[in-house]
Amino acid sequence: MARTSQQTTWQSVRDEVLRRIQSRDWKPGEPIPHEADLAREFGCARATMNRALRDIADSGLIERRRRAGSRVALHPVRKATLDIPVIRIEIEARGETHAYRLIECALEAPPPQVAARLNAASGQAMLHVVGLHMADGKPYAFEDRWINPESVPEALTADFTRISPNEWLVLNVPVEGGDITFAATEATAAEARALECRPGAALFVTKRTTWRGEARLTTVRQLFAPGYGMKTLI
Amino acid sequence: MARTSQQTTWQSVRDEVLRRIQSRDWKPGEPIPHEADLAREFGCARATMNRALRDIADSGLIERRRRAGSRVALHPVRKATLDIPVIRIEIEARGETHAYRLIECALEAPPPQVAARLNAASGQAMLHVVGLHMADGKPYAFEDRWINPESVPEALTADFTRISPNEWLVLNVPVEGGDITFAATEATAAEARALECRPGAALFVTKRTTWRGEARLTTVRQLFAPGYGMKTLI
DNA sequence: TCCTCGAATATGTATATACATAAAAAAATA
DNA sequence: TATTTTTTTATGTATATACATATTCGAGGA
Repeated sequence: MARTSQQTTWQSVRDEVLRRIQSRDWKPGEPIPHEADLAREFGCARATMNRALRDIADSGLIERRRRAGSRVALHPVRKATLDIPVIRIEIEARGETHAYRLIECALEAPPPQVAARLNAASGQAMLHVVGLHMADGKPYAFEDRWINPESVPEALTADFTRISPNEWLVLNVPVEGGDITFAATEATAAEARALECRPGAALFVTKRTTWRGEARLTTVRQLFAPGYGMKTLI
Repeated sequence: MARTSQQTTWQSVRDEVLRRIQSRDWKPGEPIPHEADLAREFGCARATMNRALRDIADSGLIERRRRAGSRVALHPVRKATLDIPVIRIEIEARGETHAYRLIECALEAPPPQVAARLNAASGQAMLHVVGLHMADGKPYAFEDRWINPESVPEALTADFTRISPNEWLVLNVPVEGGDITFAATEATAAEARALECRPGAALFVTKRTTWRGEARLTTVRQLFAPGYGMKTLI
């Protein structure tokens, strides 16, 4: 029976559970009461309690297992969700103007590392697209991309002088999954020239490979100009 | 009425919706049918449909608004969830041995930048803890931390030679939220000495500040040895 | 003692129903 | 026409109920 006046929301229940964990009423590693008991205590339906606990479990603070119950995580792995936007959107969101300058676009044999990431024989030719993202005319990110023409044949006819491959792919190629690595690297001479920084400067770099099913679609390495930081909340 | 034989699970419904988005049956920017209609089509309850669509919305592929309905996101912001484990756990998960070497632990006035991050007057003394995480005896991460003694008075009596501040804080101080920044930086002479790398080497760096309510608890800068990469799936 | 197997149980999920709420659209008003 | 108010509607959520399923636990057998 839903009462108009005072509903128990799953958020309020979640917050109270979080409070008990934070205040160490329920200590790390210890089990917490069962859904059903908690539901009774909070005066809500078990479904509501379930929603609250599931949300907390998603955040990594409790661990739940069937039949075994729920317990406060011993090593609460902090989970940060970071948004990986299309670079143009990222730049325009800061009120700056985006431009993409194509540096190279050719069909060629990739280095072994790249071939491996694309699950291809090392002799097989791939579409190599190199370019520079600019924000308000200043170098923003250097992008070195390899596209697998077996998985994305349309890419061979795309005009990357008009649209960045980044964006073309988002619009034209459905992606199922991928992996990303964040790291730091020193600018090579060519990279330094493009990004207008000193050779050897420390650059933030992201490497991404995306796939659909078994097919490797593309792998890209983006080098950001010095000063770039990726920010997120936990 | 629950049928034993063939239940419609929210996962199966979600997968079919995902398929329609990937196959461009439903195009970016376009609205998709209403929950109720879809539920009828898939032969499931609206609650089930809701669960499926909510899950997709969480992943950033569709946008939902009350009364306005759901539409395929125009710029699907890829969301990557990255786990930020305690360093010791991270190292031990790779089968290596973790050790922490305390380099400095003193109460002193922080630089203005740090004071600002901790919402404190720049003259106010903070606990400064500097140390090095080692994996199998090799330098892994250099950690420069400031702890606000007003928010975390117990830290003044903690023995950071026996336990890393990282871990001590996880065990003893409930955290509500925080922000993280990932970037690249060049090793200073002192940092290079600690990490046994060349001065000026490009290092991956994370900066974190955590809080509870209004209280700023701690801010930390972790420099990882060359070669470190943070990996995640999307 | 060790193993197998069935009972018990906490979480996971599907469903019908009812109401809440934001926001768009329509109607009423100035 | 411009502005305010009301209505409409799609999503958001609470609830009771029923069943599904992974594990644990204990009993019984080898």
